[in-house]
Amino acid sequence: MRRMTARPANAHQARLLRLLRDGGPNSRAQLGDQVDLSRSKLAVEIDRLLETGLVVADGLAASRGGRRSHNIRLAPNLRFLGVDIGATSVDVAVTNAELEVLGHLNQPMDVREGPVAVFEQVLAMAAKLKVSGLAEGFDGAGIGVPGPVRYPEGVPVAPPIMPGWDGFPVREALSQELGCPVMVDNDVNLMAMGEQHAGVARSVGDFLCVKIGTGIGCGIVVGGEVYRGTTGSAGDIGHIQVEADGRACACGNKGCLEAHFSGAALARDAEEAARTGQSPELTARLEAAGRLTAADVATAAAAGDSTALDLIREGGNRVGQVIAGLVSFFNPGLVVIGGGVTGLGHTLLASVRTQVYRKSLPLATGNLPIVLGELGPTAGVIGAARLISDHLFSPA
Amino acid sequence: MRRMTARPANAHQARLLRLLRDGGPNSRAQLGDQVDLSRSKLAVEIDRLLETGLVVADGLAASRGGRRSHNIRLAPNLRFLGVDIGATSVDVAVTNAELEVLGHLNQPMDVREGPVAVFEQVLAMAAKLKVSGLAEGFDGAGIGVPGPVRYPEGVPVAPPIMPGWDGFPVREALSQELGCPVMVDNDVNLMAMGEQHAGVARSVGDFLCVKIGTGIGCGIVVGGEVYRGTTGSAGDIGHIQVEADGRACACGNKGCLEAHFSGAALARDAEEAARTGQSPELTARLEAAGRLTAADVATAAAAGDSTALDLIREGGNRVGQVIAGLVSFFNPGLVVIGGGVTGLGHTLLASVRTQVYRKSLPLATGNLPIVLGELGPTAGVIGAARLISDHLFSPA
DNA sequence: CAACTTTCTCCACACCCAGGACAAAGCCGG
DNA sequence: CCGGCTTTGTCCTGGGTGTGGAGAAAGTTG
Repeated sequence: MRRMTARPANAHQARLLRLLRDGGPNSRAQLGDQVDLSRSKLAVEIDRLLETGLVVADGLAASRGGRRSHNIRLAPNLRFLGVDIGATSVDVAVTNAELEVLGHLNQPMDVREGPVAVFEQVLAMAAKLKVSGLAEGFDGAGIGVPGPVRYPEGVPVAPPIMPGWDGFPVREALSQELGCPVMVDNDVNLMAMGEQHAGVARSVGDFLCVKIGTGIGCGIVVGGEVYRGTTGSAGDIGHIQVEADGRACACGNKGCLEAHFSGAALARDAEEAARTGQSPELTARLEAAGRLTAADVATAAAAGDSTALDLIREGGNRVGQVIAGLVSFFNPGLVVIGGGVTGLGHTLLASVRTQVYRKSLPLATGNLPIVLGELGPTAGVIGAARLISDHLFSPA
Repeated sequence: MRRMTARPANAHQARLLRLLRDGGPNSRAQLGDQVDLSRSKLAVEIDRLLETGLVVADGLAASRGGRRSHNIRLAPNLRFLGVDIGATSVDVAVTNAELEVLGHLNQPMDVREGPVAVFEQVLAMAAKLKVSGLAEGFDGAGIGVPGPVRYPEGVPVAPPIMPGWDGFPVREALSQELGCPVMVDNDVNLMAMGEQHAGVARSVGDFLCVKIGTGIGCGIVVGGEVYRGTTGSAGDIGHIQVEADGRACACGNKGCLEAHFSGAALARDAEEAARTGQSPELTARLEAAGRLTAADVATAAAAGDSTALDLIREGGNRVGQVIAGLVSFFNPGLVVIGGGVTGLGHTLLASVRTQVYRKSLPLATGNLPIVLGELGPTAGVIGAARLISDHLFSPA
């Protein structure tokens, strides 16, 4: 079938499309309440949108005490593809225009295999979602990669954990393959956008989203918009020094946050503890599986293993220390913590909170919630869908 | 005489006023090149601005190969008052509409004397500038205070070093006294705006401006706009921890940046060094003056005193360590260092640079200039003038 | 079933603004 | 000094945009 070709012709139409995306189906009258346009003008713009096929009529709305209004919704056949490439796995999801996830696949995969192999996998997963009847084609795709991206062009730049991706034209290539518009961003930024759209960060203008996975990154949202920095590397907090003469890090420095706490560091510490016999729980798991991951630490902690709990607490203190500094500097309205280690849950959260509330000034922490992300692995793909929808729902 | 009452009626007029403010007198044709409006429309808007008296005709421009164009400039009698209240002194300046400083006064003064006493002083200084013939009245005033401000209302909130100012309606009160519009902001933000307007940060969209005076603060500029945070305390980096179990700070914590390096800390360290006889140079100065300031350390260092140099280097390392973290996080296009300690000059700058370039990732530091502010004490007052002019040169 | 409310459409009018025609002013080469 | 050429400024027309009112359509409430 033919996919979406139209784009909003002006800012009003773009505004309306975003309202429908974020608020779901809506009556014409309700839309009118939100946009501050005359009824005549509003009718004209909606009619034009109906003509383009981007929105469709959808029956009558409930009465608000008088004549019933006609409902309007985004075209139900619109489909976005959200791709979240992590260090060790890939998530691919299909959403409708309201960014509801209709289907979601996850597959282990090492980014270091390079863009070609990864793309093959992604395309196979997208095809699988297609044949399962969820989509007949894609109107746009968003994709997140675990490293800095030169944003407008959609090209990774000097990504530390993605050898072979440097300068690879991700946007261009994927757009070719899928035959639809594509936008590329850092995976952490997408997580932030996801939580902003459908998670804990709704209605917060300025917030930080700390993602602790294989590495550590931080999405920065200023005035509702993701801030990417001058060269696209903003939020790269994994290599902030937390210990004067600490552990050696892959980046060449010593004492980096990532070297002391992250999914990878936690796994190493756990294996170490298991080998030296500090924790029977972990030792047993190591013998069973041959190696340990952050998830093993989480289950051990849930079972009350004190070594595991200590590891988490110490890590939380480290991250909390850095976040405390960022809170003083950035004065956000919310801090979201997510990523693979969300399983560590409230033990982690508690020590982060302790550090932040103790080490930042009262004015900045006074009304500052520090919470876990509520979308888990879907945050990234929803954020990816939102990335491309923001792009498509803006005046051409 | 009657002061400016008119305000730009629309975004086009606001745009033109700002172009004239930032670019000085300009021909109609040159303005046309910059605004992308039809000649007819441009002529209409300029005529309206001429009617309001905000701009005036100013003779003929040089020919660009054809008919000579008419010059336009902002009304030469417009006057802004820039006020920069520091912890230990007050700066007051008058500027024209192009934000050129026409007169500048500086007076030692302790903010802790409270808003009433300080205002008396400020008004006296403003009156002095007035009678010297520089202004017949003020069309607007910007004022910076050394603490967090709830921005839209212009009210200090919980300022640590300004007891008695908490909740004082600075904007309202000063507006009453001066009879003109007033805007209030943090002094660090004003310094950033000053350097952006007339200093080293021209044409940089995202940058940080670290001000090291009695305390330490950081102005954050995102996309050309000052970022103030959720509660107006963004940039408050003085209490970021730099040493795990470091010096006790007035805020109640240990190891804060400000406790280890700032104008106040440096003076204490210098006095300590003088008393223990580590530096004959400093000892002599202490005996002569009874106490030491950062300026004494600067002159001692300039004279080659190794103790003074060590103090500066150590301080630079501390600040550099924090800035390195901020650079990783924020990925700015420029870092400006200013404030009272600018006198420490290149010794300080060198150690800051060393730390940042060593501890931040290459992608973020690759093309990152770290420079001293070039406006010195006028940065604050120019920033203050710009604050109010931004306000007045925006659509009503 | 009548009065009131809400929603939607239609239409007249004002305003905005681009772009062309044209006049004014200045440059340059002969 | 004169005639083309360029640049600048003004005037005018026509299309597009958006407001607000009138009134019809559709429902609700008592």
